[in-house]
Amino acid sequence: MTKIKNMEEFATLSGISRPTVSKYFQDPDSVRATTRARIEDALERFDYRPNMYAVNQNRKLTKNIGIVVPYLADPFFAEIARYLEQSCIAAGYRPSLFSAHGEQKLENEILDGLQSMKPAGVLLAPLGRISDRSAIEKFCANVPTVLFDSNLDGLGAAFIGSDNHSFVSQTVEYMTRTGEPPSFFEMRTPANPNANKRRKAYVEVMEGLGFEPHIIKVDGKGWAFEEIGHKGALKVLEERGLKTDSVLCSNDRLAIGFLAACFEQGIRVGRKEDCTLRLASNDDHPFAKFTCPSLTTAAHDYDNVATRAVETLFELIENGGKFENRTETLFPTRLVLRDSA
Amino acid sequence: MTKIKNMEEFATLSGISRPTVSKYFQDPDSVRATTRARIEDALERFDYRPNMYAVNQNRKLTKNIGIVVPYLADPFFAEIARYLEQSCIAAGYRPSLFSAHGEQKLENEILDGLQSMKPAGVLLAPLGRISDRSAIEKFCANVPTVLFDSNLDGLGAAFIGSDNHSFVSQTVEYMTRTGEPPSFFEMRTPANPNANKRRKAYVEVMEGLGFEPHIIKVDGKGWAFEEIGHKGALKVLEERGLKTDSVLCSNDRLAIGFLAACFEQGIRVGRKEDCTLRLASNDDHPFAKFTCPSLTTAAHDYDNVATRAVETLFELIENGGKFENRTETLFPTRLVLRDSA
DNA sequence: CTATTTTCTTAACGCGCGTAAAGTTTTTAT
DNA sequence: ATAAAAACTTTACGCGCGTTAAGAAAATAG
Repeated sequence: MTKIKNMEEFATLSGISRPTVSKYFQDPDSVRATTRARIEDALERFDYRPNMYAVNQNRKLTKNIGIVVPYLADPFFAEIARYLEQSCIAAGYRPSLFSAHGEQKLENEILDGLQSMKPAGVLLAPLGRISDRSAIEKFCANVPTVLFDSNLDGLGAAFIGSDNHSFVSQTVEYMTRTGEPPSFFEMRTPANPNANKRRKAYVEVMEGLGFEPHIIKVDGKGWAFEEIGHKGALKVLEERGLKTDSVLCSNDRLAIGFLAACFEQGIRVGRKEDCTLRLASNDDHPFAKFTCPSLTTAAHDYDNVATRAVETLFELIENGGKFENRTETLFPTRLVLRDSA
Repeated sequence: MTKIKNMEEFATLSGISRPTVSKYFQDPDSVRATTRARIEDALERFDYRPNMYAVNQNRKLTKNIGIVVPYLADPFFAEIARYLEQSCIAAGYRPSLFSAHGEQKLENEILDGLQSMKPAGVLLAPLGRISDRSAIEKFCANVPTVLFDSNLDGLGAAFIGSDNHSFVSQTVEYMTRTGEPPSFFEMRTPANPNANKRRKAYVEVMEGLGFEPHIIKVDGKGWAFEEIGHKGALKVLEERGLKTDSVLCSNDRLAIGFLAACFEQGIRVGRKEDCTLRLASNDDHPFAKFTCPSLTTAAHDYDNVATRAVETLFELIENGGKFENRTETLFPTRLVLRDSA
């Protein structure tokens, strides 16, 4: 196989003029079938691909899409990122994945770097409370951005996420229906805005059912939720701070820590006769199926959230990067009954 | 803040000529301090950044570095990717993270796309057994590549990883010293070459200690290790196929599934009096601390592996993309004693 | 203060491709 | 078959920056 320098050379070898070859690479269907065949034939013989830097230099809109998540070591984000990536690729875009690793500084740097990439659009799951709001606002002014997972009021052209009320109402109602109404277990200063919405939803649902809400806040910050849940639960269990025999964790990763604490303390969790505690949670984390006991939780509609986020971004791009009104789309969640409650 | 079109305009505004400004952006220390100050002053006033596409068009070597992992939903890879990313950034490079999501097709597509990015170098943790060897070989011929985590014989300019023998010898010796020698629990057809090396190491160590190795192979393929470990363990426990009271899992994710199965079957795992099974594993997965019971395992030296991999890649880049000899660097591992064994 | 070195400016070319205009060929419609 | 439409070729310019060569200015040495 000869090495091809540039499109000119490849065009000559394929017997087609360069402008037509250029057209082909932008949209293979934009050239006649016979022409396409000749180019693709040459492609097999010569292994040429356009220089992406030269290509993107002149284009107003690159085919790049940025995907930014707050914490990739959380398999939930890795999972949803996969969905997003694949949807972008299927639509002919080139996704680039970034993780802020829980740090504001990194989130800002990522957005900064993203700008010089001139992406067609960005799918952003912000850090939340610790995000630099003004930095994100600035970014969104320059780049078509759709927020997902964590909503920041007014930022981005649209938001797609899961309905936190749906999460909580399902778990609370289920626990109430089958036993005692749950206490709510969460971090004192949650990093994620969803946590606040879940707490509010919990209070609403409990009051709607005629029960008094009972919230347990544990110390700890950052993204080591399991550790925080573990330590917090140990403390609560030690101090006998549990006023109910059922607990709803704000999210699965806290619950994983909670379950570990229960196990260490010899507290049996579940709805069997010999159990003294029931624990449910929200998210349906990829590992929730393998906790001990397996975790009853409410599941994100990964598929719909991802699909809709990407669709929305494409609409936004086709619409020139602006929407008339900022929309917020919330998908209902699905109760997953397992052994912990 | 005025919007700046290009370097020419920015140069004029900063009062410095364009070639000098160009020099500054390639290496700020290559211009006189007073000049640097004037440029940086202008940078604060005007918010300009070079067009990365125009910049990279002419450069032989971009400042891009590709990081490719086989499965990002495994927090182990997310974690090591973070180390790698940060080391690259610290060295002034721009890392791009990709996950093959367990699929050969995707791995090939990633390498394909990476080529048109003309990266200075690539850090590649290949899928392993299901990698397309010839595709990777081709890629490595064109792009300076350092393999990490999973070794593919002869591919890439160097390999950096953890010493599988060190993993297994530590866990086996510990278990033997404090109880019965363990059986080895693994997938029948492991995706990862490390699995094979761990099995071999297990056999060697057991024979060296004068014990008969006992390997339990369970069905299942793909990257859903927890699920495979869970199902496999259930089957083994049902059939009473366990000939020892101690088991060493090939990796932590299998062990997580195994522990879940034990829990469901009411089998107490650990080294306490009332336990009937001891379970250890390898990797020190981020969640190993929160399993029930917490998992005794051998830990990768994340930090050293990541640091050395990046260092090696930089040497490779500075060396023009070729090494005289392909080196394989294996870091010893560290036994982490927890409750499961 | 002059000689030398360093750093800068000016001018100009090239990278690989997008894109537009004008003319030519092929396809489709009638 | 002929006219109209579609697709192509040729030519040429521009994108934003890297890079080089020649000359001017500034810093350093003695």
